Amino acid sequence: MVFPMSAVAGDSKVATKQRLIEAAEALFADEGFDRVSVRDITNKAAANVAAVNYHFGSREGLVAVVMARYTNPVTEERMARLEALERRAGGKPVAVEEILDAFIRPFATQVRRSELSEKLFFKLMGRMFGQQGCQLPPMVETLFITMVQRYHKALSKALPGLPADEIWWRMHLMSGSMIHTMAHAEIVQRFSGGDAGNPTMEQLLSRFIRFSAAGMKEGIAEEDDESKPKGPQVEFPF
Amino acid sequence: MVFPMSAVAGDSKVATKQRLIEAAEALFADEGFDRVSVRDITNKAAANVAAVNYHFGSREGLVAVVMARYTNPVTEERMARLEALERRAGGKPVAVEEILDAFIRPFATQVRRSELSEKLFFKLMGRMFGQQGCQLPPMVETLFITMVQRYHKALSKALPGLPADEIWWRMHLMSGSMIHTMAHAEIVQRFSGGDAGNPTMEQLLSRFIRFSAAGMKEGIAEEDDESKPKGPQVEFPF
DNA sequence: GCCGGGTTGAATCGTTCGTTTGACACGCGG
DNA sequence: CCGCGTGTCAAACGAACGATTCAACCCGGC
Repeated sequence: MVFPMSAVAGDSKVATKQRLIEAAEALFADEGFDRVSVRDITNKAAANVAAVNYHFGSREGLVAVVMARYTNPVTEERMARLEALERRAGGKPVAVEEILDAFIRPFATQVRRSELSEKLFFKLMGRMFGQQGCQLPPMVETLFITMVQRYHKALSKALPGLPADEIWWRMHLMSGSMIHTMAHAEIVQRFSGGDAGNPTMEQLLSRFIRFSAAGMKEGIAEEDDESKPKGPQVEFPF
Repeated sequence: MVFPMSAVAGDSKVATKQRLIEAAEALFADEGFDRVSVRDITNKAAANVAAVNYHFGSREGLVAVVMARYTNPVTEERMARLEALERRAGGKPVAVEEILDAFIRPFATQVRRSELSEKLFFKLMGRMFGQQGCQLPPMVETLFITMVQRYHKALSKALPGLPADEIWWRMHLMSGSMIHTMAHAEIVQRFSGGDAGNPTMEQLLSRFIRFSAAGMKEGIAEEDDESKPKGPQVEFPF
């Protein structure tokens, strides 16, 4: 209102469209996609109610933009990191820990490019996968599926002898760990009464990778031992 | 409309309250707690719009009832199973696999008492923890926390040397696997293109237990080996 | 037979939802 | 100076929301 749109050199007044996206991200993150109204968003963005429909066509359009904004970079970085690992390994299988690191680390790198706080970023990402029942926008979903299938192939190579379906389900279990941990980290504090400490991001990634890699490799003979008669064989003859 | 309320011996016309709960469960399960309106519920239950407020005070009241209906039995069965294991073990630590079995199996047993289909039951349970940000009704939450802390103690004993915070986070990772797997099992099919098969409930439980137990025991020396120099030590000096 | 508590029904409350409208302000090229 | 495209704004749209009202209903006990 004070400055005309392009009078100032750069953008002292951030474009309404941008402000809407950022307000929506923050609100979606800590309230959920369903609980936030268009008016909530425009109020936080100090914009008019009509702005959402003007810039994004509809509320759904804004949701799709918010979803694609960080998901696609994460998906692409995941693919790039996996390709780098495979190139470095030649034809040999990549270590499971490295695959999982390539899978989760993009979250840590992309969060630094976001205007959202770390906590909100993770909650947003977690909500996208956990809440909506994975009804991602088509453009996001197709890229995502490509990425997931490449990781399946890499893990199949890294875990010889494991049938394809077993790997799919272990990937699912692993994804669940990641999503839940990121999106609902605060409930650990609530349940533990503060005994869970305040791990740094790197410690969290490390914990996830160790936990999930062990789960992934379950039943795979290590290079140093043979069959493992461990656990209560009686009750779990898997 | 045809039969008066108690004219028939049993209950050929199920009470409205019951029908409302069951309709709400089904709708909440596959749409999410937020997306279902009171009118959706009363339509499915063939009841009047006012019925929800009459029987449950408000929409929130119905949500709380639905949440408590299966959560509390699951929580209590978890505690009972853990206590049985500990009684059987005397003072000795219980095997991790058995603890995890006690933790997840109540879902399988309680689902048989529900009128919901297996798939909907799991989605409902998953939504309760994953979607709402764990804003459980107080009565549900306090019991739940007690249960969780008993499992923490049991796992501490079963995994000697692991610090308390490490166990808390591994429990969190494990819970994430469980919740995500149960609530979004269909996305495995979508991502794998059908390569993930159609595992039975028992196969799913078994997969979860093996995966999570391996993750839980990560870094714990097995009875047969000593230090484990595995994985890419360079990049993951945990 | 009828009274009264428990339950249902249709109608409606005020509010909020996502979306649309039409007027208005602005900078730019003619 | 004018017309035009781009944004913004207050106002209002119809629909759907959760909740409430009040009359009607049913059945068991008096």
